[in-house]
Amino acid sequence: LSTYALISDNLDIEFILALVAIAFLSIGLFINKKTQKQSTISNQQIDSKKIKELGLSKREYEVLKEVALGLSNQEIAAKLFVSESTIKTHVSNLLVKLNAKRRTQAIQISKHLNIL
Amino acid sequence: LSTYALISDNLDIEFILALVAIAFLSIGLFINKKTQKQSTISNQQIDSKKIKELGLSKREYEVLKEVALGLSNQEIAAKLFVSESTIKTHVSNLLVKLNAKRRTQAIQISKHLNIL
DNA sequence: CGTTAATTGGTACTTAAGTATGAGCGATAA
DNA sequence: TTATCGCTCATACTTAAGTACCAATTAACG
Repeated sequence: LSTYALISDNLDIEFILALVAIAFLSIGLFINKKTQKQSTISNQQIDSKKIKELGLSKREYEVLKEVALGLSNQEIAAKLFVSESTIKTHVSNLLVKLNAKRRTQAIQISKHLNIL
Repeated sequence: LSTYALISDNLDIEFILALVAIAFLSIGLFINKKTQKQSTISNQQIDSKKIKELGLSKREYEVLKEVALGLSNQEIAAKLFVSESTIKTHVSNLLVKLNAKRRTQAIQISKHLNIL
């Protein structure tokens, strides 16, 4: 671009400068928007590694998600087509693995660990 | 800056252009970072209007926050220096005002309403 | 000054949550 | 093939949560 400005003398230097300014301003905005989206995604992405680390089974994790939605054991049982006993077992195992005393604490811990 | 470039002929035009480019690139990055922070804050900011709308009292909201942290009624009572009866009353009123059946559901609803 | 709302607390009760234990069954890896 | 794991379900129990009343106190409001 600068070379082009040197050969065509009738082109105003200030115009070139303005063009360059606008161009790089846009590049700056663009780059930042990219990184912003990336950081937003990574903040909300679930940490599947940590789920395996904790030893949470597929079913247990499924129950955990329903618990976090505020459902009762009975409601979860109906939703997953199993008995309430089964849900109680899953929840109980969940609490041990998450080192939580209550389901509300399990929710808090899970969100802190980015697995929800 | 462009005027300065015109009077001092020994200064390279490409150098000026590079300077302008870097300057506006920085400005672009800076502007975006500002707006990024603003949007992040507004996304996580609690909606105090909605709290009043729901008729949640100061104490009830305080209890709600502790519930969301996963504490039991007994633990909340100890933390706020009141009896467990009092916490039960507050929680019960909370559930009605939030239209929730359980404390876990109250947490979910509250987060959805951006009051937590 | 009376009214209202918020906070506190109690009793008595029902329901949900959570624990402990045992057991059956299917898949799968050693 | 047997041992392990995940999922299922049950019983029996304890504890926590939640509901329904009632009531005392205090601060704010008109």
